[in-house]
Amino acid sequence: MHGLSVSTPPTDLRPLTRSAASQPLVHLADGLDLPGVAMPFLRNEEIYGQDEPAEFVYRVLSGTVRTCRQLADGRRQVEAFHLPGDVFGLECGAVHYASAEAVGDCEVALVRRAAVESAAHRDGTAARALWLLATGDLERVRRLTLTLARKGATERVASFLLAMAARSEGDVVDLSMSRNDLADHRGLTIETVSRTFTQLERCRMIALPSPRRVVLRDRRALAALDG
Amino acid sequence: MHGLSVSTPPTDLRPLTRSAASQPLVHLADGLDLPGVAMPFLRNEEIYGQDEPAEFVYRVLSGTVRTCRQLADGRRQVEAFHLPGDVFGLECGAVHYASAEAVGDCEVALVRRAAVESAAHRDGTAARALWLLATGDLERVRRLTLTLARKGATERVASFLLAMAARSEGDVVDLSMSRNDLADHRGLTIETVSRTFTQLERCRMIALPSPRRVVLRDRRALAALDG
DNA sequence: CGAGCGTTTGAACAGCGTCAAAACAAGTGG
DNA sequence: CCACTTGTTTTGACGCTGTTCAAACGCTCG
Repeated sequence: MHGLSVSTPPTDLRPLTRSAASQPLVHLADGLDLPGVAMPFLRNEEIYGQDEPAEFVYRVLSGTVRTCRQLADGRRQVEAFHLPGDVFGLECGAVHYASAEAVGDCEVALVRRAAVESAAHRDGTAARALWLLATGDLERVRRLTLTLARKGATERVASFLLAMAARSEGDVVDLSMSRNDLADHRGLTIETVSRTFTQLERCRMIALPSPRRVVLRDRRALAALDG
Repeated sequence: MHGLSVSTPPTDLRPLTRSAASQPLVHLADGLDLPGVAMPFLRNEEIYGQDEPAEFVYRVLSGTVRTCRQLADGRRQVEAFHLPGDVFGLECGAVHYASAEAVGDCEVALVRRAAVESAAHRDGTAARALWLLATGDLERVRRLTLTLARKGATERVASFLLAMAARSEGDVVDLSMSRNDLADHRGLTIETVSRTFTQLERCRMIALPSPRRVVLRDRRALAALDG
């Protein structure tokens, strides 16, 4: 699952191109373009559910998608946020490990997983692309475990902001997700996230023109907080 | 597989390149057996270092191996413990994400990564096996993030004990790792881990014949603590 | 204007970390 | 066999960080 755990894949927003079979081609990875369809989703709409059969692979065309895992008692962990260009929902097993939901209104491309797997079986290069997708996700999740295991609230928020900034232009970051989503991603409560924001603002490391808009004023100091 | 003699120093790997034909086969996954060599490591000896070129793939023959990632300030995160039969150190990128060290004296099989990759390129089944290895790691790390993000100390220790028990016979678990390793794996301190053990013992959920030997007396209660 | 939602802020609390010391085990040398 | 060392584990007292609970604030949209 391409995502925003820490490091960031290059955002490649090439438009859907027409294939012979009338379905547009979806770019899943370098050397792996397969026919699929685009689908719109509304804010908070579920794209697929945890433990549901994994029939499709997805690519974000616009908006933001979150993938979450839920515990029986309601505690929730947001695995990752997926921005335009990111591929998510690719499983090797039968079912989806997490659910996927639209953070805001968004558009997503669907590709049949069977098509992906048969392409990988035929073509060694496609197979390697698949492996690369998996290990990319792996590294991002690993970095997340390090953050969750060993870092304090300030470091957790700072590293998130830096990761988001790496996918934006300039120093202004528009957060598409709520404090709640952010807290569930960083293993904190919304109150702690909010307090950390205001604290970073008082330290002149960021500015907050509005709750969802963050300006990075001192990248160096933020990076020092990060590991 | 255990046949290779005593004194091949860790850094001298020339026998590998010389006589591939005479090397024993190492089982990396179903349908993926490749020639490699066995090597012994002493307690706490480094098998490979973080950010070092990833030239080999490894399989535990005996003992336990830990893979760790270290922050600049010394904070350490133990990604995983690898028990006999486990494959570790397989990377897609150029370097190792984490370092690997012997928890106790152990023996490990080494396979050239180039051999693995070329097998995967030729053979779709081998390629899928590689993908499966990566997604298996991915799922394990994902479960770890959930634990670290949302669970308390008791739950963290309980789920670890259950995971270890799943790889042992019966209800007795012999921990090969120190409290320190355990703490760095679960995102806790050694004091908290120790206190949690004695607390679980007082609740009659476990017995502690010795610090490293744990008897699970109430799996149900332990599982209830887990998510 | 008021309703509803998301965000911020405050005060009291709890859990885990920190520091310090004691208990324990295993190995070494006299 | 004992005294001594070294490393690991356990236990205790205390403080900090983040959570919980509660209330106020500030949007946006009827």
